Amino acid sequence: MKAAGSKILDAALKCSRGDGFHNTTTADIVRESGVSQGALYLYFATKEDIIVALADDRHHSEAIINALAQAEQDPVRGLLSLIDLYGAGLADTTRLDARRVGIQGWAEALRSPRINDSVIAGLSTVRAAIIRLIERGQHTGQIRPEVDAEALSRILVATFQGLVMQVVWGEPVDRAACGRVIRGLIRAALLTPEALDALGSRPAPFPDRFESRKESLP
Amino acid sequence: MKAAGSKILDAALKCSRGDGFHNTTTADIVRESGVSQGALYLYFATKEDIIVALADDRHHSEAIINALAQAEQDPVRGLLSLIDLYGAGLADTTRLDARRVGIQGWAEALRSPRINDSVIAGLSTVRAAIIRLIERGQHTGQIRPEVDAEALSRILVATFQGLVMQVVWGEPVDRAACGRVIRGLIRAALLTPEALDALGSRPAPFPDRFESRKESLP
DNA sequence: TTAAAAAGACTGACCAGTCAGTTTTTATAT
DNA sequence: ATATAAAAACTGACTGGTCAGTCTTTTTAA
Repeated sequence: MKAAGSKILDAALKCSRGDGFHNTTTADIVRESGVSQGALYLYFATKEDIIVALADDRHHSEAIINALAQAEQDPVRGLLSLIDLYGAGLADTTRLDARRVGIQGWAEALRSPRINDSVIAGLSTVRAAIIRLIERGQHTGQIRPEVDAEALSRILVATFQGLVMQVVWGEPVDRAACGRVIRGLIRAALLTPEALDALGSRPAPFPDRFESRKESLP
Repeated sequence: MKAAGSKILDAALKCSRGDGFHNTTTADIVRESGVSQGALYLYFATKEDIIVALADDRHHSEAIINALAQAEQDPVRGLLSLIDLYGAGLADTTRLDARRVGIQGWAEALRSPRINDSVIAGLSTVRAAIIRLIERGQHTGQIRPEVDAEALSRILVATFQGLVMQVVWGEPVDRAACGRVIRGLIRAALLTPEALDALGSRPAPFPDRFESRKESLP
């Protein structure tokens, strides 16, 4: 038996996925979850609270953080595998609903301070991990010292945010090609010549190593 | 005297900026616009039509396109000035409202095919211009031929989409630093050695040429 | 004089949240 | 074990307020 709280959130997610938070009624959630109208308010004080819980970005980013923590080896490989992680995430159609709702959360963050907080918190955690990688890379001499870690972390996160939107909008994003370009950008612009040599890919700025998973573009 | 149609849209923008489309009532729009409840429905058949008109991304991107069309000189300079354009746009607090509403439109595009169409149309127009620049640059030998123009256009647009969100969320984005990083990425990774020489910036991969406008970060 | 434009009071549908009552679970006593 | 009491969890019909959209009346323009 599933906990009622998460049954409600699952149902809310399923409903919001299609029509958005605001076109989803508590009646919809009741129907979808099997929980009664009254019970809804045993777990959440208001519908807004359900939205806040749904939009909480912290959980979404936890997966990335955890995976990154595992890969705490070579910082440069860590950065490159981050791109793989996100690339794989873009391909994972099973998480499409969560991503749709996540984007709605990004818009809701404009009006709800609570949602804003959770979005910023999720963002910051991921960025902190990226910054740590970059700075370690600079310490080991693999990443050029003049690179602004803070700015680069924002740019990387921003790029993935935008790509997620494009994918979810149904655009025919060629993930493999995008991954190749991003890797190319990082390698050519951020790595020191020594680090490039170590990767053994000096001559080809756009190595063909990103495609890995089977594709099924619409 | 202003046309009633745009008075309505202006008012709707002003109301939606704060609380979002869905927490804005027709009564709010009536109050803000000075147009009567009945007159609203002379210009828009439904409230949804007002939202669709507000969220129309095509207008937003027109400014960029026009500015780019002007700068139809050297493709590489065009690309770099595109970054300036967006950077300046990020700084322009007067367009903050429109940007807030634009982000809401990105979320609405998930449920409304009409909004999806207009968002994709705006995206495609900008991307087409970028792709044209890149391909011209490849033709003139300034941009490496192995660069995937389509993918790069998506990445550039995605980056700006993400940065716009971060700014509007109130994050302390250092635009100057971000501009420097993006320029650095483009120069180091995309340009041919000859083009780099022509720019006269071979030794410094991160030239300090982005800061231009007076800053006022929160 | 007439047609079009605008006004604004009105309404019916809808929906978040409530509450009085019911069932289930837990605790205690026999 | 079984009975009983008390508490907790749950139910679903109900409601009061809200709001998109309408409709009759009034104003303006031709």
